[in-house]
Amino acid sequence: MSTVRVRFAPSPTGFFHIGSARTALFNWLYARHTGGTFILRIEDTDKERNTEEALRVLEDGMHWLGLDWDEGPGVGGPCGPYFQSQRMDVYRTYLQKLVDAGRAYEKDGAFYFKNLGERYQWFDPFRKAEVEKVRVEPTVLNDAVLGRMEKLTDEDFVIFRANGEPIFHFVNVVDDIAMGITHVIRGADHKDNTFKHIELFKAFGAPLPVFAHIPLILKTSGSGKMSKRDQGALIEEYQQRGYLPAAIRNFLCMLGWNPKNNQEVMPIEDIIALFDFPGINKDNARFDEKKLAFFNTEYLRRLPIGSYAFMAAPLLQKAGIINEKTDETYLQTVLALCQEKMRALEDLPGYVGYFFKDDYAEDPKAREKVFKGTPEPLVRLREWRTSLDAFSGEWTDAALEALLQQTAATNGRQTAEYIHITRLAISGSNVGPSFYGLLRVLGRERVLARMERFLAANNG
RNA sequence: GUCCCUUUCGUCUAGCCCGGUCAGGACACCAGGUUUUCAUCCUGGCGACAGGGGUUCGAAUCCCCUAAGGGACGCCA
Repeated sequence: MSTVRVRFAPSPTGFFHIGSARTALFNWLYARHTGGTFILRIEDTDKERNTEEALRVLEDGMHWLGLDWDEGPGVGGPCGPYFQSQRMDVYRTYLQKLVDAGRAYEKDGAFYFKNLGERYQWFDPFRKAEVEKVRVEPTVLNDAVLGRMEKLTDEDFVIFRANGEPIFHFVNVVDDIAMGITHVIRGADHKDNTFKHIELFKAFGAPLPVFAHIPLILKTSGSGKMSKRDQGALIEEYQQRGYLPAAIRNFLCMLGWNPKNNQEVMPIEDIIALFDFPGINKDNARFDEKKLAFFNTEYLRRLPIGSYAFMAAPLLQKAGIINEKTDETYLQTVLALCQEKMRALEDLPGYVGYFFKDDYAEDPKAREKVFKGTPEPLVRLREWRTSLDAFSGEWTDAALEALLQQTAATNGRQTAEYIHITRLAISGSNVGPSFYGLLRVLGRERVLARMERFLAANNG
């Protein structure tokens, strides 16, 4: 058993940002790679934006992505509670330690962390305020990803508000100490905070964890990092659109980390085996929904039909195409026929409607392509209908194909001359799954009825 | 404005630490081929070392400067 202890410490905000998800993922990967412990800690010290619903969104997203935690809400653990809102006594104890050590002081009702050194006043033109600076030696951060960095931590900062609530910097470090966190893996947007945190660790006399700052995910276009308002920024969105969690997880792994073996689509077990800090990039990565779509398609194609149907059903139900009464076996038969054609589950409702209802719409462009301005295709449709009507064999792909070939030969035509008009007649479209599969799944009765209806409607 | 970080095809990236490769892969895009349609699949193409100085026989790789990009500067997290 490894001694590695990592944590994902989100603040419940009501949504699960893709950047947060990746931070959780990298922590989880490192824990699984090292055989360590992955802890979920809820940083809910800001009472204003903290609700049950927000927590649920987070936990849902984590479960959905398969990121199981070893300690935290729901599973407990030796270092609980795992909600910061329930750890006030811990924070007060640690604050007292700092006060006793002369490293914290009270001012205007709030508590400040005290840097050691000669003090002087300085006017900050950006904040437009006079601030007190301290002459200090630079704080050194040896980052597992970015390497060695130095920065001055030359201003005291608030660790407890005047209203008695502790501040992020303080609780974050206190909990990392109290929970025995060995590796802090978080977004590079925290990089500058880390210098403050290091001073806190030192003031507590606690050993420093290994810090690893992972690159941020940038907007597809424009400037800045992904924000919650960007298309594709929220995990909830992918859940609703029928994306496969394993695909998103795989995609996210490759954003800022690389196995260096020219492989991208790879099982999570392989990623776990290879994942480590040297493979993490320093530069931020731009979000590319097309590449995500590619990963999703890859995973979708490999999905067993049962799982495929399980993922597809909610989308089809929501679109009003199926309901609770829809036959499960028929649904699976339809999906089995269409799976290889589909790039995304969200395209399914627009693709399979005619399998479930007779009053589907006809695509005018398809009609134009098939008829090309002459009624002649109706003649062929009638020929084929006559063959089908007289056909008493087994209604299978192979038998139907043989029958069509025979019909074509008898009439001196190519099979393609029948296929397009028939597809239009029985599905209203010129695109779709395998023609013989289409006939098979729809069934003899429906195929003939739709052909009849089409001929009648077109005076054929 | 100040501080910290980064910089290879449009995008994700390999190569950089230990200088010598036609600078490799993937997505996207384009063109052919296979296929009843579509999707797949196959083949090919397009396409990058931010710029400038050094060091060196030789620099994507080492050093310096510039530029651009990102982040941070809350009694938010």
